[in-house]
Amino acid sequence: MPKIVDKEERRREICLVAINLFSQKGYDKVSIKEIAEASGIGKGTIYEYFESKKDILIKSTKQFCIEMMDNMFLKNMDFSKPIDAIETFAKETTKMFKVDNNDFFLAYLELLVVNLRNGSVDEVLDDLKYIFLQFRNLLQNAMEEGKAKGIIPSHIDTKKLALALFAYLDGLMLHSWVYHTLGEDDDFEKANEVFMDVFLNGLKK
Amino acid sequence: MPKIVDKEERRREICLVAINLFSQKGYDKVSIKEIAEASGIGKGTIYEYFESKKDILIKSTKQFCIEMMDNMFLKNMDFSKPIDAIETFAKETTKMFKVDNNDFFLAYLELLVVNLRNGSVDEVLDDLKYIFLQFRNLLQNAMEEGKAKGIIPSHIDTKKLALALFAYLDGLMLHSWVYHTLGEDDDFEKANEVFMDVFLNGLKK
Amino acid sequence: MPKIVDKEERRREICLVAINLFSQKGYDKVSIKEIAEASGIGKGTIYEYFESKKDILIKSTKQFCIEMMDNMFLKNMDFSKPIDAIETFAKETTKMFKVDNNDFFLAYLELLVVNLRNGSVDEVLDDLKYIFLQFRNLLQNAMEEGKAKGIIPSHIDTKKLALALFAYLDGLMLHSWVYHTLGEDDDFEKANEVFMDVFLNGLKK
Amino acid sequence: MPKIVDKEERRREICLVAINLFSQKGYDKVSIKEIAEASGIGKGTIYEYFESKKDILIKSTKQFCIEMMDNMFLKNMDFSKPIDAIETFAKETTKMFKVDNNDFFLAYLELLVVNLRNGSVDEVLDDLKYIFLQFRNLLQNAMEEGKAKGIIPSHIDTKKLALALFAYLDGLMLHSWVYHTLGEDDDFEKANEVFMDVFLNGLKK
DNA sequence: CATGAATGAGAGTTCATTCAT
DNA sequence: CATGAATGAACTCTCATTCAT
Repeated sequence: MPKIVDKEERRREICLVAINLFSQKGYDKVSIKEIAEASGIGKGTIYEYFESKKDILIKSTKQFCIEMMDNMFLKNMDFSKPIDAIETFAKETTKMFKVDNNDFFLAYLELLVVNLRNGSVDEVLDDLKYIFLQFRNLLQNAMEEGKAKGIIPSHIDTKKLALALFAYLDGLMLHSWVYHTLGEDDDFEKANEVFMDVFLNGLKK
Repeated sequence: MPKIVDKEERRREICLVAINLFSQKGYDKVSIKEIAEASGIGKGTIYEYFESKKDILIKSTKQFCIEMMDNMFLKNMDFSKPIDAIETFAKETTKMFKVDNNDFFLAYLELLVVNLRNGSVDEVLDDLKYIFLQFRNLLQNAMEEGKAKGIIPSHIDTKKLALALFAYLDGLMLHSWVYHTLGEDDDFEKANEVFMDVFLNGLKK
Repeated sequence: MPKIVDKEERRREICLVAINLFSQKGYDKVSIKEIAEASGIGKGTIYEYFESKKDILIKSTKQFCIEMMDNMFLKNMDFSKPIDAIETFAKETTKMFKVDNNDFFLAYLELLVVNLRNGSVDEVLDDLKYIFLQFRNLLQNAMEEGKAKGIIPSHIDTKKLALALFAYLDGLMLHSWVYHTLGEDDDFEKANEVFMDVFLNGLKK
Repeated sequence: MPKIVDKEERRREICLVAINLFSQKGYDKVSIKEIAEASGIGKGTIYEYFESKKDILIKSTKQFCIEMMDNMFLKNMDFSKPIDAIETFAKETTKMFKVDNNDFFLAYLELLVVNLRNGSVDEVLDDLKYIFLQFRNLLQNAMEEGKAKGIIPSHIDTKKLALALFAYLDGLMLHSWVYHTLGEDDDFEKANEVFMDVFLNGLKK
């Protein structure tokens, strides 16, 4: 069934176009016509691939989640050195969101907000949950490894700490975009380094 | 003599209603009719107070900025104990965003994103800049005070650190809302305590 | 009853303002608010003087008709020299519509068209009829006088000729405005002279 | 493949409907909904053919100008007999505006006035200019031919005379409509004959 | 009397969706 | 399959009119 593969691939392409437009203009300000034109297909043809505009959002979000997990640097992380792992994680995350990559964060933020605000379908919500848990677990595991190695004090609540650390990274990306858009660009990679120095210093007893 | 109305006060009330609706449904999904009805006035009457829907956004954002700065707990902070000040600041911020106060963060996020994405009027952008600078300066000043008191090492780049710390707080609020909406409520106040313990521990000496 | 006189006078003033606005922008494009502001009174006060927007049109048209007949040079015409009378009439008419007086013609045209198109009240229609008859009669009388004096051939149908001559004058004013507005100004006074020379030449004997 | 439609032809049809409505009620009193219904299509469909209401006016005016020039009897005029040509021209023009054809003149007047008053796009203004020049030239050429043939005195300013003669014809049409609408119908064809007799008599030395 | 705050009908316009081709 | 012509619901905004003050 080669046709189906093609269809699936086409849908993926349209999703990428849609995500890009959503992130730039906001979901509501993007019209079907616009997505169709940017995808190089006819307006009516969109409905061969998606049931509705909301369906584009759903499938795009799903797509985004999949690719986010796939492309993440996470899989290559070395947990034998937990502190380094955490530092690397933070560094890589902030690197992702330098000027040119604001698009990625905006897409992440828009898809997150639009899906959560209007109450999306369960499948999408589960994907989002999964991402949040995955990231937190990753950080938590690194911290637990640190505990096991005696680098990190055992009294620390690693779940809560991982929760906060992940939040910090998203906050950093949000502010990076805000400052950039306000024309007050600042060096967020450096800010992250300074912050992580203090944080990791505080973590190591 | 016509009916006497405090136009400015009325405008303020409508702004509060609008901000609330914007935060719940997103600016684009809120209709003028909706704002009018929620304000208990007629559709046409809105245009006695605002020039256009965009003008509602602008005036609402301005209102929000003013009230945010006014109502902030900041003014009562005691900088003679810088470390405590920072801790208090973080604690108060997270307290603001417990379940019931998610509205506030959502409003903040929506107004921020909508104004920045579409490129709002300069006056609004200046207000937003001011808020970001104000918060960062506050944290930076506390840190500098810590340096002066010999509590915080002098080599630390306080501007960058303050930048990151403020971002952390926004990230925490964002995640608090996300978790809550995903039905995965977690104790973000506690998470903040754990995180701040580590952070402040790393900051000292 | 001095109050009533005042009210009547005020109404007249508002009518003049309204006529001016109607002629510049067209009846439908002029709002009550605009008329009120240009008259230096409140929007609601307009309704102390007029029942409705249509009533402003009706009263304004009436006013216009009255003043048109009053101010007309007609009363001073000397019919003892019929040919001269006709020439003077045409000359005076065209003089009225040089650039600065286009306003007058536009008012005349707008009031005429709007009242006729929508079917105004009988009183107004009668006023308009009266004007058309009055002008035609004037010209017809001059021609009859010419016949009596043996200057104009007796076989000429003066009623039809007067009808056409009056129409010619309105056509000239219309075209004067059109050319002016198209930026193709031409000397319509001169054109009238040339035309009347031919016409009066044809009329004689 | 989608439904095949001759967009240009359809646009033309809608223009004809629009022109008709504009002439009857005035541009401002005609709603898009009305045009759509009279065209037998949905309100939204109008916007598949026109960008805006103003665009309908522009395209309708253009259409009107084109068809006016195309359908004009002018092309069949015989200039070898200039006096006859002028007489024929006037006769044909007045014939066009008998009761049933008032629509045509009203359309001409409304499109003229609305475009000129609000300052239309250059293209439309150029079309209108062209019509005025074309008609005047035609009459002027006939007169010049008359001069060359020795029928018309050489001292006559044919440009000015043609200007006035064309204006006369429009004036006649305007008055024909006014009288008709006022319920004072008169025989304007006859009036034109009488007038042209005098005029042409005056012209021939 | 004079006013302008309040209003909703209705305007022009957009757009997700349907469907004949 | 792919398309874009067709559509009406719903949007933002205007304005003649009313009426409490």
